[in-house]
Amino acid sequence: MNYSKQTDLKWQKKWKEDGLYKFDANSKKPKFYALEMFSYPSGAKLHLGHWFNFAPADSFARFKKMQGYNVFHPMGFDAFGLPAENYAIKTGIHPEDSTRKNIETMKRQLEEMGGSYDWDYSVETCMPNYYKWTQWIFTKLYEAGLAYKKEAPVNWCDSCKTVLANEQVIDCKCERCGTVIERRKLAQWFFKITDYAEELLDCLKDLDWPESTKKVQTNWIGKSYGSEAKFKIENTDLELNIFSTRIDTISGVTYMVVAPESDIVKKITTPEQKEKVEKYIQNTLKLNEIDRLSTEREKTGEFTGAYAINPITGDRVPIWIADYVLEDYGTGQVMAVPAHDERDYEFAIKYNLPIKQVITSKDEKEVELPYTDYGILVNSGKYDGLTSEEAKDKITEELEKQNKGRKTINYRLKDWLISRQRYWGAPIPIINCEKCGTVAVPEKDLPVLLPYDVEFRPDGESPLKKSKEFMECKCPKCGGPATREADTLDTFVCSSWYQLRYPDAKNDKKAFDRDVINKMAPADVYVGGKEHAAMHLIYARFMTKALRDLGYLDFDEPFKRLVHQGMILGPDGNKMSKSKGNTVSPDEYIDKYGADIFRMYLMFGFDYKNGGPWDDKGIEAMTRYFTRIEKLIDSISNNEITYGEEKELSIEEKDLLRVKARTIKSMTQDIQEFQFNTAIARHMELLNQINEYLRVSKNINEKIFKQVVTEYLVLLAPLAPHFAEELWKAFGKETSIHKEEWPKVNEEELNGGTKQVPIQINGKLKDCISVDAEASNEEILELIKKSPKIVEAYNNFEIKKEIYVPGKIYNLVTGAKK
RNA sequence: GCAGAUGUGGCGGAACUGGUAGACGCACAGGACUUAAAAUCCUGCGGACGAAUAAUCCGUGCCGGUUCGAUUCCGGCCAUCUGCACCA
Repeated sequence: MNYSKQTDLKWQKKWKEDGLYKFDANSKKPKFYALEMFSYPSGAKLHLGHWFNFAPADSFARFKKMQGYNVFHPMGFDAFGLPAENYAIKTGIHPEDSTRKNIETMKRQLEEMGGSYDWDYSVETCMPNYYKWTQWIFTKLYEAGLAYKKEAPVNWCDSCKTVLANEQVIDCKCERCGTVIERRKLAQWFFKITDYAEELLDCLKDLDWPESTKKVQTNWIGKSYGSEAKFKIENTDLELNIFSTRIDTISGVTYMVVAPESDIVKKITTPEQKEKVEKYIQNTLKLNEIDRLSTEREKTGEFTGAYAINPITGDRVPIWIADYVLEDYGTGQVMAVPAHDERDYEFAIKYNLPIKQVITSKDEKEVELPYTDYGILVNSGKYDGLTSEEAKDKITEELEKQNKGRKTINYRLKDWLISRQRYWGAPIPIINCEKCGTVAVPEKDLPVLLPYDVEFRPDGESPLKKSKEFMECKCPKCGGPATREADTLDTFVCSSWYQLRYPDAKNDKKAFDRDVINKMAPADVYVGGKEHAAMHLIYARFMTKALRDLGYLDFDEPFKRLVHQGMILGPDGNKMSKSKGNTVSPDEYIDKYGADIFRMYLMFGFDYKNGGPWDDKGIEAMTRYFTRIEKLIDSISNNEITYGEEKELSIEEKDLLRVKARTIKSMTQDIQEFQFNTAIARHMELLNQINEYLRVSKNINEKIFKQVVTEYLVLLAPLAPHFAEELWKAFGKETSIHKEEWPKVNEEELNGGTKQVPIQINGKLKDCISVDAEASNEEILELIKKSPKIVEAYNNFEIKKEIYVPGKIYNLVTGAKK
């Protein structure tokens, strides 16, 4: 075989010289923004997962280009983040140095893959010309009240003396030393993503995204309808404000529970209970996350000594604290109805609290407690006899009338915590001035540069705090002495807007030009792993909406269509990981077989959306396929084929053209759906048909034959770009195959030749006849009736029914034997 | 526990809106070519019973239903995987 890695290199050089993949922003063709989740240069090289993600996605972009779109296909690097910093802590190599080096390597490898990227539009999030604008966006959100600071619990590793990001916490343990983490409270910056909860939920329905991912986001946002109710606290002016989705059970409240961290606890605890309550709170804080979150664990709590008054019944009920109530969901305060809630029931049993049934089943049978279904109200005074649904409305109305409650909606979505007590990220552009308070760094002073020389070994403080040079500054408002914010931004902030930067990547006046982005965005297709369903994909949606509301762009969603590639597992069926020793490197395969064989094998051997365990057996088969293609082209260029006279189309030619037309049709649909495996199968079928034609036809029609081979090669171009280019040249073509148009289906050809019509008796296949595809339905039926099986059936059996789907299938239903 | 996805030959995987189950390929077997091997080409290849390229029966996780006809639709299970998980 002639194809090899050398072929790849030759064409890569040529394409670069010719600027084949340069994006023309002024093109009149319709734009198509093909986007892949940019890569994270944590490892030194592209791994198999990158290849599986990027190579087929690149084929898709090429396909779109051939279809006549002005394809914008950029690539960049999500370059800030913990892995580089951890690597630095381990090896002493500065994150900037290792990241720069990794990016260079990966870029080169992406070129070796044959990626049709235009690197003039690349972004690297760790570069000042990018993070300047990340910081600028932060200041805009801050001015708009969408960024704020508050005390929040963080993950604390007491052994490393540092705060950990959620990603660094594995099974509630520090990823580095394995110590179980604690929760501590620190002042943290947040983005107010909850302001957009409703819109984020609502817009999902219009997105061309996998339903499962929409579902993940729906659950993540977690909208629930319910009511708030105020319970007055006895002998004080204070109230407990609870949220409940089951306000119909309010008459069954026998105690109240407040999250131990709540500020109100200190105010209501009676002197007698103070010691116990404080001890409980201390224990809760010390309690590690494993135990706190475990549903297995027995519930614990403590009585505060205070009592609350039920606004509906007037009942006086004790107020407890318990860690099964979470501070940051709802109001952090709940009404406990042990008869109709499993958690409350368990708690009531343990602490010997009363249980009062107020709901019974709709068929009025005895029910076992806790009974959590909807039903009919009992023991609820004037609400007795109502259904749960009716009672919810009535009770809420009553609360509203008394000004003690209202209908409300709750979301599980929490505000996005963006502070990281880490070095390798974009510094939060905030200055703390004693006089002026918190001041955003003005645009003219951006970027706030990340200093290079910083001790970033973890010892419990933000690394930037140790750089006096960085920390000390002047207040932009009053000019007085001030200090900088020492935390950096979560890398998800950097990656939440990169797709907006690409089309205007070199703009040094703005983050992006409004007209440019309105023209280019949203991305028409976005390809990446489904592990980002709840984080990155929600953050990017939020950022788009926030920037829209601030007037910087005019669309609502960043990604119109979303496709998730599957994951290639290790040969043992487990997720690839260095510790398991089951990783597979693409490099040796590329060297041995060339990028196109490897790309084609990845696309053919696996379902793109599912992935699967790695297995390289089929790669030789792909090599064989390449050899067969080369052989065909060689036989043409070496004039080994004897052509006949031009005549009217024979049945063989019609069959060849039909298969060709069908191949175009299927491949067009398949690639559009990212079903590369079947697209390649169809392509192979066409080669089989071409060879069949050469074998069978006595009079080879040169024009038809060469036409089919030409289209056959063009169909290969997006899938094996270097190889197809090489063959194209061998076929005698001067220009690049990548400038060709994607072939169109000729309907006439599609319906030519012969076709098969299956014949069934009682739903079971008995025969199959081959008919001229242009035959009329009557003619076909006549042939069917002559089929020996049918003749036999007519002779021997009573005929009950005859079903004929014209030209498609025939089914005879027989009765008793004659 | 809740939600979602998946389940088809020895293997990877096909099958449009219900219409020839197993496309395409791997592996395997037989044959051709060769002194031989490799490569290549041809043929076969779900299972059962057959000498059979004869006929019949079974077969898409399991049980049942709708239909002339079900991998596809409906009801009920089972298994695996992935999210979320004391969310009031």
